[in-house]
Amino acid sequence: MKNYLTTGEFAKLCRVKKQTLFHYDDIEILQPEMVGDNGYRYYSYKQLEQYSMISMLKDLEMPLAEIKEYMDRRSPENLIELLKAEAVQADKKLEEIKWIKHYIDTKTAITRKATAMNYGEIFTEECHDEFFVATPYGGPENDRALLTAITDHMNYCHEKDIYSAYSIGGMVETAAVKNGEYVYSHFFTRLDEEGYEHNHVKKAGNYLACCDNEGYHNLPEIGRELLDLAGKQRLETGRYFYEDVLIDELAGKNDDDYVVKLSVYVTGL
Amino acid sequence: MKNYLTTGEFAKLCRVKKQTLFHYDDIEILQPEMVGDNGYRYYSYKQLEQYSMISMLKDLEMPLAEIKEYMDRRSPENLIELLKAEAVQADKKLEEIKWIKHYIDTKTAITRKATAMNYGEIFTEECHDEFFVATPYGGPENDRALLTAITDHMNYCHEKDIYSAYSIGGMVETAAVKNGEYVYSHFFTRLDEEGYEHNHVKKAGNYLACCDNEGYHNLPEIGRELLDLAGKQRLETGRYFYEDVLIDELAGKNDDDYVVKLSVYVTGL
DNA sequence: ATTAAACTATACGGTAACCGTATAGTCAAG
DNA sequence: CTTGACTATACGGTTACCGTATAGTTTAAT
Repeated sequence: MKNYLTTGEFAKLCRVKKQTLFHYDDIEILQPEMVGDNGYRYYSYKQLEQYSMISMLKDLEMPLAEIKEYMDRRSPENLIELLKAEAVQADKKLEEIKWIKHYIDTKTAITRKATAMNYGEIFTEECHDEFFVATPYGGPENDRALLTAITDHMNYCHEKDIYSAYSIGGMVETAAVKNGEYVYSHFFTRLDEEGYEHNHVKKAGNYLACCDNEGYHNLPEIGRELLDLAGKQRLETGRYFYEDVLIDELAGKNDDDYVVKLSVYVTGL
Repeated sequence: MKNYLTTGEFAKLCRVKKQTLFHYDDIEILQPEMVGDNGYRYYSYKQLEQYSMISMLKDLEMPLAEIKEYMDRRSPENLIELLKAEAVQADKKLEEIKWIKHYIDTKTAITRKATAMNYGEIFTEECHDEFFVATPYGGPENDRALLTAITDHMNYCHEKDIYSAYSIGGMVETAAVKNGEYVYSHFFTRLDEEGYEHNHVKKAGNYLACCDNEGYHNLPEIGRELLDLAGKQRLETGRYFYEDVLIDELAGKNDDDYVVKLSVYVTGL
């Protein structure tokens, strides 16, 4: 027996708890090569390979029952087949994590920017082209209809595998703001990169913008203020106002932390 | 209440089971914005952001209890701090998956190659430089001592964060093989790429090799056969024989599937 | 107006993959 | 031959849910 490892020794080699090995023995996915008369388990160091494989498959979300299935019918051919399938899983997972990483970076940038704002103060900013998936809204101005439109938009994006780190936004026609009717003409999802799916481009250039941290009720007023200023400065405005939520329930429980930005394209500066 | 989603609707939006939302309500990490007199839960579509965040943090292995901790004290500042920590986690995970991907690819290649072999047949192969972390072995030829040496080697690699898709291998001095003493002089781990950590280079060139699928007991004999052939063909041999396990318990339960390769550098072809 | 389908709720038990602890037996060193 | 470090089994607990049963509610159709 001198050429085997005890459970504790093998556990140390695997960097795992003894309990886990007991468990794997119980469910028969990784059993000691030998069991002594005293009931002691004896593992070969070669079994580390098996443990590593199990650990790897677990990382790729394979349930132990399925791992056992493979272990029961393992062969070079089946190994190759298994690895082929797992390579696909690994790629999927890789994309997932890359997306999370991107989400984190973008969200951090948005939040950083939003906290550095002076709320209620109008400012101009130069923007690059931004690509939107926008769904038009022409329905009635009641809560239910708006909600349905927004969830439809979300489901549409989900179906097309369109994800964004930006919150869903709204567009209001400049003409409507002018008339004191702050009603949404579109809802949009901002794409992180130029893709094929966009159907609206928020064009590059100067924007007149203002952030508010008191929810939505000030927006019609802010919209008019932006128009006023544009008028005074003899600036032409774009067709739409863009409403963006910069900070929402993710970053604050109280409404004070809620930050919304309203912006409109201007030219003639 | 027309402006809220029921549990089922919200669950559909999140692409998750209602049960999960019940659970999140119970443990207070994601609670509906409103609860009706009938006990019905009403969620805002904005809460999808919260759900996405939770799902993301879960993917990065954060326990729900910890997620709740954040949710209880969320603020723009804390969000930035959290995201900073999670970016590190995401990078770690990314490296992990990349490694798994690499392991899968390498293992597949090794297994493919091994199954295409004619066992017992001597062949030559041209190799590139290969970089080893080798630990010398000069101890007694008993099981326990060998085992200790191998596990020491493994632990050494683990400590230095050296991982390889190749199984641990052994080196035997050519002089020893000549004398009929098949004793290990080193154990080695093959690095996947040239790194800083290697202390032995298996040099590029032609190797005389033979694969066997009957375990280890034929290896001394095979070693001599390789030397014989080299002698007949007036080839000079390198200092070490390299013993590689190509197929082990990972790919087969019965010893028939166990494939070991023995190779030695030759020059003068 | 009523009824059936489709939803909602709570409650309780079960699952996977362990972890911790208690109790008892085993082994190796001094 | 004892002591300390190990081993074993057993059993309960944990996390993050899932399934199902039972009961109440809403909605759409007759």
